[in-house]
Amino acid sequence: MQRALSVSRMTGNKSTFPDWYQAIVREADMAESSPVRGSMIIKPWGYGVWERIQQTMDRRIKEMGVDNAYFPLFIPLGFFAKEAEHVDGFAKEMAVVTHHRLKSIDGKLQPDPDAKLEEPLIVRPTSETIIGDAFSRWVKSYRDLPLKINQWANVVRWEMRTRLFLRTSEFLWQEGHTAHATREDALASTLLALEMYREFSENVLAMPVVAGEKPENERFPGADATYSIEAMMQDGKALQAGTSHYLGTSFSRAQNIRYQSDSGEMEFCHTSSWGTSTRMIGGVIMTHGDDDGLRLPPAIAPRQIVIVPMLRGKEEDAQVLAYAEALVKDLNAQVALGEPIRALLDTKDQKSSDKRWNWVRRGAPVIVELGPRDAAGGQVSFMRRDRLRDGDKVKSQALARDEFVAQAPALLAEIQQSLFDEAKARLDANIRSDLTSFEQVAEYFGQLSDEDEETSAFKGWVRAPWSRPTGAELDKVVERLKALKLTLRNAPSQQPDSFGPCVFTGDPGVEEILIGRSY
RNA sequence: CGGAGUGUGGCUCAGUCUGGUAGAGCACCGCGUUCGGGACGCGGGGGUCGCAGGUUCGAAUCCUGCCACUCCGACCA
Repeated sequence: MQRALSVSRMTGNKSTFPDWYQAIVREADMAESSPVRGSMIIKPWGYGVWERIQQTMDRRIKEMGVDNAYFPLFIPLGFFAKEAEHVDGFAKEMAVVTHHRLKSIDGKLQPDPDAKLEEPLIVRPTSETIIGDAFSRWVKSYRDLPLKINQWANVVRWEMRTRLFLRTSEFLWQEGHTAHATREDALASTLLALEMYREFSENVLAMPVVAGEKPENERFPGADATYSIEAMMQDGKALQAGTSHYLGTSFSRAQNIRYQSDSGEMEFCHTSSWGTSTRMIGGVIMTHGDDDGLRLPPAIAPRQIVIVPMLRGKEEDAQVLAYAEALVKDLNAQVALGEPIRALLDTKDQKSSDKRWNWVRRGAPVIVELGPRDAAGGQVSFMRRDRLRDGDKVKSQALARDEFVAQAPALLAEIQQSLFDEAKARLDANIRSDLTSFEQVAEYFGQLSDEDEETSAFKGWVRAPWSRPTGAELDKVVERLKALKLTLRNAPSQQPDSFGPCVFTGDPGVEEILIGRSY
């Protein structure tokens, strides 16, 4: 079968899936690596996806009563020292600014020794500390609460190993920060953000996830509780696609975020923070991509319907173009998935067959090909990117022009749904929940033959009861899993009423937890 | 930062063992033939072979050092 990508995701040796991923990022025109180690250049098509994510999520954030603001990129070093666990968690991956001027010394441009900063500045890895500092000044009275702020920003974490979108030194994200009078209120806010992420991920990204609470060892540095949404990639690994933290009063104590209650007492605020990043784009690629390239859910596709006119340098070209222009105009006047349709007439001076395949690789949800015959017959030939092929052949279908225009919103909604359904079926089919002991779990994941390993054996996740051990006992569990390259993902929010014994300790189970390999 | 591997036009790679001064396919440009469709022919542009030293009459090729990237590990959104 002819493929659009040079690399197939499911055949060959174990390095195939990463190779396939990189091929998509490149061939779908999403991003490329930059001269700066670990940092990427997000190209227009990839950034267009990010803009769609921003716009649709920002609306949801505002619906939660959260306002946008902007805080500095640089954070004084001293701010981190205030919260011990927090600084420990990030110390090893901080970019530090120590000078404010360059000087040519011996013909070499270097930091001017006379321009050393009194106190080094950290390029934010996350903004709890500097936002908390502002909160401490903004909150005086219980009447100021709850305080709910979000910012869209870039952050820097000096990671050892980077992969485009999934883990880069600099990445784009949103971070929400809230302060509340009570634990209940802050926890409710934490869970509201988590639910927003779940709904966004499933309805906008068409990426099914499991929302739940992270075990103690996976908590955000300094948090009382961390929640996540976990998505299953096509190689069976888990991708943490969003996190929400209940920070208790540890950050407000460290930063003196206090309010006077209605009874006149000074009380510490309970705070929360939550974030999602450009990593979600990596998740979309690994959830929906196929051997022909990317498949974008219509809700985040920068262009939902792309029209490729079949031009051959003949007189009839003018008619085809006029026909296509009128079609784009009518499509863009329609509303799909709650917004005006984003249709594009691709007039680039390029062979139409090349244009078609470029849009296939980029994942445009609907690709329309219009030739003289369509123009003359008043019809529209198109292909759905979610169901591109019938066997090895590309599946093209035709509709009367007006019918196509009228059905376009429903078509896009259907593609959105079908991508979700496909991914949801895969997720559901690949969570084993019938294993009752660690030995069984180990056997399921661990005894992969060399052959399995080489064909990227798809194992998915295991969902099993556990006793929620803490401290040293939890560390032991984590170690045993680590030997199998496994991690605890989260304890899903939806839990049954009763539990079998813990697969790790044999003690009575108190909840079910997801186990799997992860990114 | 530990282990393994790879750096040759935009992309995928051959050439490296056995030194003689750079190739293929795709992409790009031109002309022509095709064309409901990832076509073909002819012609063409583009590379100081990751960087810096060394050996040699001569280095993509041998030696030394460095850098970057990929995969595995540790760390993480």
